[in-house]
Amino acid sequence: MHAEEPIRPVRAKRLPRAVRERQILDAAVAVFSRLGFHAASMDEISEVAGISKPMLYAYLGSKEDLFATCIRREATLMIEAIGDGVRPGEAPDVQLWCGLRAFFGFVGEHRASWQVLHRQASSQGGPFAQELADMRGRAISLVAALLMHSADSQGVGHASRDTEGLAAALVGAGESLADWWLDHPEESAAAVASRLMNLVWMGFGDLVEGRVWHPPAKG
Amino acid sequence: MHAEEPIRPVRAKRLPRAVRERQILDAAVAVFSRLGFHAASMDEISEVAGISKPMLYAYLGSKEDLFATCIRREATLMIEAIGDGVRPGEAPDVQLWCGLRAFFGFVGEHRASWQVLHRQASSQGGPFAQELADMRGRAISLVAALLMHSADSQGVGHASRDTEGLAAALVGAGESLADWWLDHPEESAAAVASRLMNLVWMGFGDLVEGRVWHPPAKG
Amino acid sequence: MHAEEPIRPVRAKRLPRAVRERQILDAAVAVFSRLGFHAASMDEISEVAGISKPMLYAYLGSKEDLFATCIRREATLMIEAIGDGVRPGEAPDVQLWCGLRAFFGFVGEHRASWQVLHRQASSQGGPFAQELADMRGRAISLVAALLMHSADSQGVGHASRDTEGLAAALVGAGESLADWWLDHPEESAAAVASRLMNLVWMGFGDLVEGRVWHPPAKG
Amino acid sequence: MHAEEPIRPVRAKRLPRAVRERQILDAAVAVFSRLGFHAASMDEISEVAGISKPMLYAYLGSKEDLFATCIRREATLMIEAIGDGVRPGEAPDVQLWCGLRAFFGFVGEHRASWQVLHRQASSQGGPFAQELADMRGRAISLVAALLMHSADSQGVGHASRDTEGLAAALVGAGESLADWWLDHPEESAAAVASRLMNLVWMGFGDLVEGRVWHPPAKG
DNA sequence: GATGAATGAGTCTTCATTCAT
DNA sequence: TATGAATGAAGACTCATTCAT
Repeated sequence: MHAEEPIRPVRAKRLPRAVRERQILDAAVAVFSRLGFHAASMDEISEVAGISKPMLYAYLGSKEDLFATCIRREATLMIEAIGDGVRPGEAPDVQLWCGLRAFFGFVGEHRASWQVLHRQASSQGGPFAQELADMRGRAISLVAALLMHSADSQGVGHASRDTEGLAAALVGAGESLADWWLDHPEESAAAVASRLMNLVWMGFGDLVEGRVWHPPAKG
Repeated sequence: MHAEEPIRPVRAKRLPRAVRERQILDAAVAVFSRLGFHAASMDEISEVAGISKPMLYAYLGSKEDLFATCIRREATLMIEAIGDGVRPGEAPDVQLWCGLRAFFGFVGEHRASWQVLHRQASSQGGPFAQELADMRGRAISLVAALLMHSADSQGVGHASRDTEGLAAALVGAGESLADWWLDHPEESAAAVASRLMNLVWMGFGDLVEGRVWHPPAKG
Repeated sequence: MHAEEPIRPVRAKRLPRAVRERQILDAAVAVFSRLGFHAASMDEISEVAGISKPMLYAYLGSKEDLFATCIRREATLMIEAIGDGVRPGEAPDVQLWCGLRAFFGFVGEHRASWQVLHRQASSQGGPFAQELADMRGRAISLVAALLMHSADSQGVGHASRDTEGLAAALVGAGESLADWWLDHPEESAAAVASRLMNLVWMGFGDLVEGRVWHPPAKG
Repeated sequence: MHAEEPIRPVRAKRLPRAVRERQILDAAVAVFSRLGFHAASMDEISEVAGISKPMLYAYLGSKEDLFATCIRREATLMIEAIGDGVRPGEAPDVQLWCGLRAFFGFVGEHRASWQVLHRQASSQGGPFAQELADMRGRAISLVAALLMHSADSQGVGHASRDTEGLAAALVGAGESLADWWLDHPEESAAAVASRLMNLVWMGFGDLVEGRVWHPPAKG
């Protein structure tokens, strides 16, 4: 653990607290995103961060604290990125598209952040799981509001429940597409966003306008 | 869910191997789905299964082996359930709908199975993650084939890459909707499947027919 | 830790649970009495007991649990020893003497037990400290009752508060004398008990009969 | 208790060494008496003292050094207090009484000091334990000398050994009574001292004059 | 075949102690 | 002088895994 890789963070001694904290959080996000909460060890995190474990604990508390801090930081980053991308005054479809574009942009640029957030969102257990579920719920509600707004503006009244289901589907589609995109990164974030818009927005438009798909008569 | 009514672990001694194995796997799926891979302990699994740990190891090998076996069994069940629901000769949309209906039906009836498969599919690390990713990849390819087939039959040539992305989105949408549905179980599996069809198939149809959504001129 | 002392408890494998438990408790009492609660380490205890730490935890729970169990066992032993020595029907002085004799007898035969009980009774902190304090309190009350009974039988009415203070003094005298005796073990338990009786009982008799000591006029 | 009103750790920089040291020792005594040696942490002590840890170490050395210094200071204080109370020329009983009165007076006014001395005196381990034991031994010898002197002056020759045992008992009685008194502080120090005198001195007088208590003939 | 008993290895966490500024 | 920053070493506790009966 010593002589084996003297290359990494030069064990730069005596950094100011804020810098060290960022350093540690970066390392923690990297390790958590690679291994998940349980499999990640404080030993490895401290090693990657280039500090000793006592510092890790002094700065960021227990493993759970550290993880929560990571998640909060990454979530904030992502929310800000999306918030920055959205144009509040525009039509719902444009807003959604901007949001998606910003989302894919963020995912493309912060793989590790996205993975910590997404991988752990599923993995139940721990107090953060709930927090992440809540966050996801808020995203779904936001999208649902956009859909609703769009439908309303076309004079159609859907039950909100319906809309939430659709929003959940859309969010899931976005997540899944994001993962897929990371493995097939041929397109730009904007292109992927467009793709999802085409799949979903058009279908939603059809729905709103009453063009629906029907299962075959005899099921 | 089937994990919850095994042969009632009466500590019945000297059961035939196959029965014992099923008993153990049922217990393991229950525990894994409740706690996730890492947090689940062999102690708890053996206790829930009503056997001693040495037997657990004798029958199903290491924890990783056991988990892999669980996943394979549940995946097979799910694949079979979907395969049984699909009607090969039908039109692509009907096939897709049947598949979705079968999928939601399975999820509704086998919560634990679904959770082991889905929750852990993300949580990377371990060798099984790859297996699950592969499985998911196959599902995506299958859906992509359906989409392709449908497009072809309408005389349109899309790059397969495009179609795979859409398929990934669709699969993700299905997963997400499934999770959402488990928390809001007001509708039947068929209804949820219809919902997703409406969202996606119509949009796909538009796409195929050239009605596309365009981002606003100045991005 | 392996090759360094292959002599101790022959690592006798596969002992029945009850035996192991006693073995462990004996070791724990030895270590706790030598080092005190905090300085004792579970590592050392398990080593002295000739088992691995997991067994230690499996059998006796956490360090606090283990310590509590030790204390309870030793306290029970001591209480039983004293209870066996006392003759309920006799005169108060005889009862007290019997009790003291039994007490010193126990201390002489179970040095470690006595040290765990006494050393830790003072050392505050932990939940057991309270328990031990209570136990000591009961001993004091018991002695106070004897004194009271004796005084009553001589027709003298003292405030109970007074008597409790005397009893506390007597108990402390006993403890201190016990420690001193362990370092100067020339006499028998009975002789030491007699010594304490002589010091205390006679004085108490004087007190009861009104022969009191007065501080010099001008303090 | 003096530990509770130090120069109010205003983080006043550049204090003369002696003042700083007193400040630190006050804090250390407070913490040690509250938590015991092991549970006390240098972090907490330095915080209570209002200085940084490096200063703590610079001024008073290791934790053990610090503890030893605490004990020595408190012991010295107590010895001085008792020495000041005693009147060398007086009769043995008066001397003893003065000593006891001074002792209880000290305990009443310096709870923390007394607790560090007494609580830790038992908890063996560490080099200070020996020191404390020695100190206690000196107290016992002192008392023994007084008893002896008194006996001599009445023309009775007891083995010193005997007297030392009695002295040990007396000292223990004093300690125990002190603890009890701290929990039932209804009387003045002088009154408690009188109480102990009455219990012990009278008994000792009887002893000296040959009135002894005899165990019952049989058993 | 079945299990109570056993453990090596590892995890999180803290503490006394010391540089480098 | 005074301290924020840093760490080696250890301690409590758990888990996957395997004998010996």
